[in-house]
Amino acid sequence: MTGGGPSSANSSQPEEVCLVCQDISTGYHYGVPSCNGCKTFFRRTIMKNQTFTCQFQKKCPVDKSVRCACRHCRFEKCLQVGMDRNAIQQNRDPIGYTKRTRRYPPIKKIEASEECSPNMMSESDRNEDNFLATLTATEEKCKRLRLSEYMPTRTLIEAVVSPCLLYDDQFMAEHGEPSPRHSYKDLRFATQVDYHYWHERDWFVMIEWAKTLPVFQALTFPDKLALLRHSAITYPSLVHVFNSPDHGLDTIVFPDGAYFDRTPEPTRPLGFNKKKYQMLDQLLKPIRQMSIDTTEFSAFKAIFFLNPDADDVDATAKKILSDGRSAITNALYRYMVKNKGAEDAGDRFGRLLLLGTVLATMAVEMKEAVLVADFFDQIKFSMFAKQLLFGIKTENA
Amino acid sequence: MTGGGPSSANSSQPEEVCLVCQDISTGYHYGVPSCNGCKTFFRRTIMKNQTFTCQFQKKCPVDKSVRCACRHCRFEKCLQVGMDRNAIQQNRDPIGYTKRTRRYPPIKKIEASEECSPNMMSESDRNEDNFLATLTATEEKCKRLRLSEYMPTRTLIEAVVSPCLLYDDQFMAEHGEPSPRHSYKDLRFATQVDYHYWHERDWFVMIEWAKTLPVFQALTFPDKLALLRHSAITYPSLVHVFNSPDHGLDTIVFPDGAYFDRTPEPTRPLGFNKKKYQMLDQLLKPIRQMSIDTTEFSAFKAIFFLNPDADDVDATAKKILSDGRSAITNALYRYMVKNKGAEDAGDRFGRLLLLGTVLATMAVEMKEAVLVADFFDQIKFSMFAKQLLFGIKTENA
DNA sequence: ACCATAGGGTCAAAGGTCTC
DNA sequence: GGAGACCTTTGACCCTATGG
Repeated sequence: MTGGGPSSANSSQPEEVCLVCQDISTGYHYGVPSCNGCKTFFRRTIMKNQTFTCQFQKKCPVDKSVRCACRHCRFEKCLQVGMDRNAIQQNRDPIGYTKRTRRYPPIKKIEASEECSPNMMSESDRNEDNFLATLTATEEKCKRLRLSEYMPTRTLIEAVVSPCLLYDDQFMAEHGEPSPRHSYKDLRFATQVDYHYWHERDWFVMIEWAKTLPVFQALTFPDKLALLRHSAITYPSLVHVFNSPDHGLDTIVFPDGAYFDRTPEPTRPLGFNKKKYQMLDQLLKPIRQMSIDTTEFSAFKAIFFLNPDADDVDATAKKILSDGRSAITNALYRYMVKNKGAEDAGDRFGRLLLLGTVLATMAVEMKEAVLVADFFDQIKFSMFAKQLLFGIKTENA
Repeated sequence: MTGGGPSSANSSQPEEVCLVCQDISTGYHYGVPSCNGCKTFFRRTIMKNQTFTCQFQKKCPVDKSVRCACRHCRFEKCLQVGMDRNAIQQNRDPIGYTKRTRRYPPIKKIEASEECSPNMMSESDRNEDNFLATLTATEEKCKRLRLSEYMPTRTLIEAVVSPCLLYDDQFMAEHGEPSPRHSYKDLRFATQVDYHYWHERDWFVMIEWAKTLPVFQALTFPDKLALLRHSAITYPSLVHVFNSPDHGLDTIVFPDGAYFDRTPEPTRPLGFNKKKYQMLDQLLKPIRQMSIDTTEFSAFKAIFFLNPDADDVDATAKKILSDGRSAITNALYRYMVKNKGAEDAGDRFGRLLLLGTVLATMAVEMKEAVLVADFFDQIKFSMFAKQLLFGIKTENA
């Protein structure tokens, strides 16, 4: 009962797509290379003798993505590409049909494990996605550590080489509780001391966070320092923006209620007000508007922390960083496709990555140690902070 | 529509409850055993692109009795148990009234209202993609103009307000031919004069190019100047990198055979060698390795030219720029999906956008007029260039 | 007598409809 | 205007008849 199609043996390409909708063809059906869907659609329509009405101008496009949108135009297209209604067998002798035997795996076992059918995803892809989950979990730990009372006194070297506190369960059990000092009832305008305090805390957390990254672990000590110094200004800014309670698009609030907004502060150095506006206009606003979630934030933070183009990074480290960054970028992209939809993922992904130019700009503008010192009004830094901002040797600064 | 669910009547237990609300499941929906309500809720939410806000702590319980209490938490639960938004399909052809007594007359009769084909691609999407084609065509014209002999003498103001030469067919016919001076047989090490020459040419082309962009046309004159100044360093660098004939990853060659490479030039100012390395390591290498095509390049150039975060850009212009940039980003993304495959598009798109951080860094580093002057060794600029680099008022510089 | 091809059937899981 | 019970449609996957 074959249809009459020329099943040309050579068949290279043209037979591989459905002439109706361009989906992958499953062979000739009713004389035309076509997909399962169009084949079944055509048969049903003929057999039920259905008639459809186009809601528009009978010119609707028909392709894989919209083939169900207009049945009239789909059926017309079927006829137009040559599907043969005479190939439909109105009454096939129902001899010997068996009930469909159940073949599928009877269970899916959602179980405590998780999702993800293990089909077309590569091993490395899965690793990347696991890594994203780990990043997110780490971010939650960072939030706890940030709000805690704990604040070590140590040199930058000690901080970098010491074991990571975030994965020290005993430490986190002891010190992971939010400090009562890090909550608020009323807002108060942030003073110099507040900026100083939260920068020191976030530098502390930044290093603990960095130490959890496998890519960071793979670097030499000088390269680690180069990265940390490169992110010394942008990391705390990002954290302040993302974790600020929502008091409007013009206000950034620290956990203890200290806040800043657009109020000009003329007694501050020039760069200070500019940076406030950058944080509000170029970071807070887009991040709020996009409703970035913790996973996206943690990936974003890592992507821009692992910057192969940071100053003083060694050539071999560049490669490691570039690959590591790429892995996270890919994982983030897949996460967005899965959770925000393939349609919106491109836009969202693009917007998020473009925020990187803001960070790069801030990083360069604040790069000069003299600017940093100026920005903080020459406030007394801890030894740790001095080493981070001005370099290890400057123990005397 | 793959089967997969066990419809076996006896079927033990776990499959029978909705993983979102524990109600009785009506089968797998969007990948998860779920009830009719949660299934419909998920679909509606996605299709209407709704966002909900939790009134409490985003920890609301979700079960059969309270599933409607907090839509935010219900939707989160849907995602959390693994409902797959990619399983949501496009709109289908309306099915007609089902046999519960009809209420309203069956007129739909949109009639010849207008175009409106139910394609999944929105009107704006198609416009975006046309725009990408236009951008690419413009880029080809820019290449011709760049290689031509023509070089006007005019002020920056005149350049910005004059009609665009690229779409002046008569002009392009007369002046669009490559100059013999812009070809080479042998390479020669670039001198200060060469840098100067090609920067002036590319600034000229940059402005003609900018004037073709609808988004640019929509800006006020001061905003136009702000954008041009912001890109004054990065635009020529990008063009030099992308159009350089391939003489290896360590060499950038101008059309007339002048080249530079890693050879240190100690007599140059400090920023000079650093910028050379940036161009080679951070732009040339990735751009070559990715084999960026002209369409991608032209979109990339536009995305980073239309920078809402450039200094001195007005607040209303920011919005225009942000929307315009987003449109190009989306078009670029769709282009990559279409031409490089959905699998690789994410990675490729990410890599390209991340190059923006390099541009941002270069832009800031060279921002200070004094640095620019230093970079070019105080060479004599044209009036045009002085105005571009140092501002309109500085006619006397 | 293969066995690849192309018919038809099945049903889980999409989407739409309509009442509350 | 949202929720969800109830409806139709879709199409991946199955089985089988046919003819080279």
